[in-house]
Amino acid sequence: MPLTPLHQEFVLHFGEMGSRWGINRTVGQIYALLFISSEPLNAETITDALGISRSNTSMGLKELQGWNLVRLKHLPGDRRDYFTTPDDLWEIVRTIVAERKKREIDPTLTKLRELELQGPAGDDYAEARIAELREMIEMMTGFYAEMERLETERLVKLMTLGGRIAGLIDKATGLFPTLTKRN
Amino acid sequence: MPLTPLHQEFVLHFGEMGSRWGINRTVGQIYALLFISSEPLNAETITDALGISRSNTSMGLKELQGWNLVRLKHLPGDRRDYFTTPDDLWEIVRTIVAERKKREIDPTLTKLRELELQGPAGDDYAEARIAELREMIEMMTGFYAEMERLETERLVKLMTLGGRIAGLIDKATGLFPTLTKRN
DNA sequence: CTTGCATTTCAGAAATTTCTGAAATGACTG
DNA sequence: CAGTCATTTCAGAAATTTCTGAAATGCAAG
Repeated sequence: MPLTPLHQEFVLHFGEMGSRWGINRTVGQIYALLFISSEPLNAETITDALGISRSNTSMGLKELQGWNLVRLKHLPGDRRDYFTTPDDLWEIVRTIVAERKKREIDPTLTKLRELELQGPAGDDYAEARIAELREMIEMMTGFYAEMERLETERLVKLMTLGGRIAGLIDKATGLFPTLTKRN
Repeated sequence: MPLTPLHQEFVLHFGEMGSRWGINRTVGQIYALLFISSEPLNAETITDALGISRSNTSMGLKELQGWNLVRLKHLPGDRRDYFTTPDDLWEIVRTIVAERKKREIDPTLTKLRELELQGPAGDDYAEARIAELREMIEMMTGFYAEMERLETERLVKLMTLGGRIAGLIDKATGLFPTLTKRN
């Protein structure tokens, strides 16, 4: 059956955004379709809904599984694979962030450490910049690791603290008089 | 002149990562080169160092300017354009996050709001999911806006709080008895 | 076994993105 | 205002990514 206009528009948008998100159009569309479908879908249904080839659907689902973004289900008496996205949006966000970190950050952190281990190369500026970049990434990934450990409820509280965050940081560190200029 | 092995390896890595970061190889390489160079570089120097065409350099620099990731400089008595990256890594991170939000998040938030404005489409599940997704993005972009306002010093303090974060959130919200299970 | 789906693989086709060389534009200088 | 140098534009070439149809694989049931 053809998609409703709402589904259609949602799916096409995710397809267009796909390339900016590091996935291709088809993968974006498949994900979007699963996301707004209340029931698990099988490959055949997806293929028909999106008007793509069966093999393309297979590859797209494989990619989404590589991202840990879909769950595989089975219906009794039906040996086809059915797919869904998790109900919990926070779980989805956690997965996306974890996967993007793994793909976009970790390899660079590894490379920077490698470069530093290779020892002085006679370019103080470049070496300092590399060290500084590594330290920044380590600080950010350390912070991320803390965020990842937080229960969703605490995460929500933190994210909705609003303007109270600055004061809280000051209170926690006790060193508020040092702060004067912005940024 | 050819790149030192350190520059070479750093530049090639950024080139390879480029596609995962939403830029192309050349743009990644140009950025990497500027990042580890102590002095501003002109297009000709970049072209030679990377072994690419002059026009490709021009396009790459243009793209980096579109991302606000490079600064244009001029040397006295030289009418060529010279480029650098900001010294301050925090400024760089802020820029990258702001630009990625603009490109990867904002269009979708806009689209979700559009879809909601179009009114009930007779698919409760899809509508609920879209609303939920919009709310999640709004919460996260609201939090981002708060983070963006913080001075770098406070940001560093927050990011290095480590395990104390959870207790801090509880103290700030006063409602700690509600938390029981993880995630 | 072998039949009947369901899924995956994969080589080539199609589409898209990136890159180049040449020409055009711009802008300062004498 | 002609000459020089720097940068940009752009059409086509090259490279890469995505997509398809056909064949291969897997697997459960008879």
